[in-house]
Amino acid sequence: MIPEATIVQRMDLFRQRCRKLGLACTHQRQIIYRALASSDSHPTPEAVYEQVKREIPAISLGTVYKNIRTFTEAGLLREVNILHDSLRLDANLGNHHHLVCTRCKRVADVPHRDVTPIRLRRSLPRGFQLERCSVELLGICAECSGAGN
Amino acid sequence: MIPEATIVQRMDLFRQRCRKLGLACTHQRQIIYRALASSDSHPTPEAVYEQVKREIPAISLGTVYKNIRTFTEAGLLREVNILHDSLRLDANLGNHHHLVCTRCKRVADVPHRDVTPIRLRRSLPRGFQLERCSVELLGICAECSGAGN
DNA sequence: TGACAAAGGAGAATAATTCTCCTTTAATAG
DNA sequence: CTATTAAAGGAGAATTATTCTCCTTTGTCA
Repeated sequence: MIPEATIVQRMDLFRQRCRKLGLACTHQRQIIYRALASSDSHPTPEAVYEQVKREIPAISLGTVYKNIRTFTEAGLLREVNILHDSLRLDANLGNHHHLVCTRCKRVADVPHRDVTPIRLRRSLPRGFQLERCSVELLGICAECSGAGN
Repeated sequence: MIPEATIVQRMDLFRQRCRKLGLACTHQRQIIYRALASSDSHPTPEAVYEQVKREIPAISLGTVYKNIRTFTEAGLLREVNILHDSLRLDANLGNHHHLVCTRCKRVADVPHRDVTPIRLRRSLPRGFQLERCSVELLGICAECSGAGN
């Protein structure tokens, strides 16, 4: 559950940013963003669509996708899984981490020993069986930033 | 580049595991697995297919997908992006980590302060601009393990 | 309030992945 | 070493997730 105050705060930020970016603050956009801002379940676009339909039954799935993309590009939203476009495989079964370029989606291995050990300061939810923990170092690779792009 | 010795070692493990699991060690499977075991670029199924086609031009893309899945289920392979099936969104722009159930794909937030700070013991490749680093705590959630499943 | 660019809706198009169904092959018992 | 058979492979259809196109509607700002 997200506290009401946080939602209000996020909606305010949303409207401000829309203003700054010259994005029209349409009814649809506000409802879509509120669906996202009031969820902590990291919903899929489809789930957002279902939620939004309760308020705007005529909403189009395409509109939801289009705005999710717009919001993400504007930095109003984050993708939990940057590499979701297509499956990426790893035959290295040892413990290691990943360096990920958010632009070109290249992934490089980072040996386990190159990162300080991860420890938890609070126990995990009851019953969760932790198997491994992997660090994603996200940024822009030399090629991508070098390209002036 | 993966050292030849590592590739050989991985191929041995592969054949042993196939034996144990009752998986036929077909020509196609060996070539597919070798393509994976000799790459450190975390290829997509499509890329594996292209690679394998050099040796087996008649290979079918379906076969590549089928085996990638088989290998993954057998623990011979890992998915870099467990959540690749579909986009997952996050309107929480603050620094935080994720607890991910590898079975049901549920994602929960873990506050930044609940994990010891991540520090690098070796510098990143030249020119890589680190933006943030996020920890994925992977395991099985209470519901999924409770289900006896 | 009107003009216009930006946004929305419907559905087609594309991309990634899985499925179906028939043929071929690896494993193994004799 | 061969015959049997279940498992695996191939081709292409089907499904799912996502994007695009094209026309209509609506915020925004003068």
